[in-house]
Amino acid sequence: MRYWLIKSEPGEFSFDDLWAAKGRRTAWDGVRNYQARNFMRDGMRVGDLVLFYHSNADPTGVVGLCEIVREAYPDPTQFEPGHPHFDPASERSSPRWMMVDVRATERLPRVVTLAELKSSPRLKSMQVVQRGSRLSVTPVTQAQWNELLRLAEGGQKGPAKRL
DNA sequence: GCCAACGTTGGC
DNA sequence: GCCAACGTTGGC
Repeated sequence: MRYWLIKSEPGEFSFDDLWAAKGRRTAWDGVRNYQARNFMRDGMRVGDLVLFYHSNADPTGVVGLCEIVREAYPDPTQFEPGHPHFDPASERSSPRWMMVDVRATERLPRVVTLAELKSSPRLKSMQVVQRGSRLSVTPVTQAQWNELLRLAEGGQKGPAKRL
């Protein structure tokens, strides 16, 4: 089982939007970066757990938890002329862009902000925190996952309670 | 294959 | 709104 972080601008698609979606799930379409695609295609498996991060937000940070409910399959928006994510160079016989389905499982008791991630010795190594990092899909270690939940629950010492 | 130009991301 | 960082494109 692996852990991941996915980014979204709440003005485009927020955790609330996902929470309100049918089945609290959605297809994670629109990823147009090869490294992020490879993480989705080659790394993500059903049951993997995911942090949902708001970028370009106030506050910016991790707001909720999701799980992968469907593994990578072609993103149909790449074939739709006029769609913002249309890719004229992608062919149906060999789709360039993939997406997974995610389902929201928990809303965190509070937002764990980017500032907190940066100031936490155990979280400042997270890929999303690195200077210049623009990847919208990044792996998270189990230690980072555990620490983030512990912070979200109020920062008490001790093992994270089961969310 | 190099690299300048360009577009995008995203924190601030 | 600014701009640093990064990825992609395309001329050569």
